[in-house]
Amino acid sequence: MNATLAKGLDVLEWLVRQQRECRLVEVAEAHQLGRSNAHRTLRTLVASGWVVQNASSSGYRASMRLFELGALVEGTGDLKASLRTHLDSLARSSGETIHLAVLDGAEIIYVDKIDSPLPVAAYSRIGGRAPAYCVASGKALLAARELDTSQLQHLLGVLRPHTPNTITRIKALHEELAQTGRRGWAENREEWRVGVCGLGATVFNARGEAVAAIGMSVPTMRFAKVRARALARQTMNCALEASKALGFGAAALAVTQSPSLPRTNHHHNRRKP
Amino acid sequence: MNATLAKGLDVLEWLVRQQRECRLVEVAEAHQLGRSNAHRTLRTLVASGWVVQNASSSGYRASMRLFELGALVEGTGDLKASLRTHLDSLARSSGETIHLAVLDGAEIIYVDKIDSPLPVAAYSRIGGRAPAYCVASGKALLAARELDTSQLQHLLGVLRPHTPNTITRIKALHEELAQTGRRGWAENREEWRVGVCGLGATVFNARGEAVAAIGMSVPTMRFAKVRARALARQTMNCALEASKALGFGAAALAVTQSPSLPRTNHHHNRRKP
DNA sequence: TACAACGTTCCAAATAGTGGAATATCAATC
DNA sequence: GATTGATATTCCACTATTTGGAACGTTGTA
Repeated sequence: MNATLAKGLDVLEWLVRQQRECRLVEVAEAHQLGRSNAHRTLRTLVASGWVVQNASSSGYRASMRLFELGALVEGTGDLKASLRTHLDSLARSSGETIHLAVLDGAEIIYVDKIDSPLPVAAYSRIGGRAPAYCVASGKALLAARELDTSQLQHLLGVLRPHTPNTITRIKALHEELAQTGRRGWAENREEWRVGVCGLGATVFNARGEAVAAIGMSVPTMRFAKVRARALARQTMNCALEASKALGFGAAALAVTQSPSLPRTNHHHNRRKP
Repeated sequence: MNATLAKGLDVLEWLVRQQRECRLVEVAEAHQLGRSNAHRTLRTLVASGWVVQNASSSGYRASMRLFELGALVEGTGDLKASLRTHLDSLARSSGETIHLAVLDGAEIIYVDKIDSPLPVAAYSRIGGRAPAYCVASGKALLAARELDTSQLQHLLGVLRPHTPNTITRIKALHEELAQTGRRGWAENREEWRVGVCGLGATVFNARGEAVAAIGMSVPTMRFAKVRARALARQTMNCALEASKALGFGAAALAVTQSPSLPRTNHHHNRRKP
């Protein structure tokens, strides 16, 4: 493996996460590098445009290139733009916090977010991550992949508990995902953060691929049975509308009588609309 | 300079811009690398989590890490979240396309966007770039830096014309920026794209730093003098409100009698509120 | 002015990267 | 199901590149 490259990438990531200008020595110490080594690495990052050096202070910080390229990553830029209006209307009709999330391995990443005007217990960030098996949007995305127990096990590894409610047995998770698939929406009852419940539904593109999930975070206080049911319906409808906007075929939607989700395997198995 | 690192970063960027899964040979050819060299580079990128390899097709594509880190870059994530509501209300009251932009060297990058429901001539993307001297949000950000003619010249280089209206003389640009500073908003009259005009105003944070600009894109058709004036006022007010939301001091805003913008030099010269 | 801390440049020693060839894997075709 | 062609991956001797110490510049401080 290419040590120089790996080291440079580490420095780059570290620099981004610092979220501030860093001096050469800091970088050198944080990565156990000699000063001249750190210097050369940073010079290369600057020359390639990934890092900028402040001319006056000679400190280094990550450039906007990360953001520029981040916006290009599949399932991010265009997706957001096309779904924003749908998220907006869901946010307005529900009054709760709405997320757009995509699956990245065993975790979801929040791609977009609309904060609730009401007080919320948990704080999430665009670009932030959460374990897929603990949150509603993650469950919706997992359900769409229709994995069997052993595939789930392989993908997720050990199901670490994050609250007393976290599902920790693969078997139980598998059943929950099956249910999620059947009814068309996913639920999270304080399985990730105490005091926060969630609802989620999958968004499909024109080729029937599960490209994202729409999630709603609701403080347990406001998650009474009747309201939860109504919010779930709203979330599911929103995802359906969003899927249509992406060209997900009317033919497939006509099967609304059977509420099961379209079958998809990550980005590669499709469903004919 | 560190050739291995530079090469790896090039491959990574190339891979992101492809926006699709790429085979090993493609990468090798595109970068004039031997297959084994390309292979090692890709393996390193995969091992560090910047690239994922599709297990079945063995093709490579950029991972979500770019997006994750992109959202962390200063002046991106938090900024967006805090200003979104302001952009929303401006979008609603004006009916036009609204941007949030930051300065990156001689260019601006669109950090956020709300599309107009009305037909627009130009299409822009979150993460997309435009020359700062050609667009209103860019002018607003440049004006806030209060550079003199030679500093401008040094920062921007030659002012290439993109339409018949593009400002190509540094002197003229300098005057326009001075005017922008005086009146508190910037204007673009088909200087970047024919048929598209724009308005922009700077957003300041609690430390008085010019962190972003709010821009509005308006088709020339709808940019009649009277309306343009009203939209400019709306844009400027929105930027002012947004600045307040970021903690920009009430004391500084009290100077509204003199409409000149606060003095700032990029991220490092401040103005006391 | 002198001092201390940091940033940058230089160079010989040593390590880590390179490319060709061998091998493995895969898909299509006969 | 064997054969072919194409691509992916592994291996290894050679060599170019990285490395770290030391010297030099620069900046800020007592």
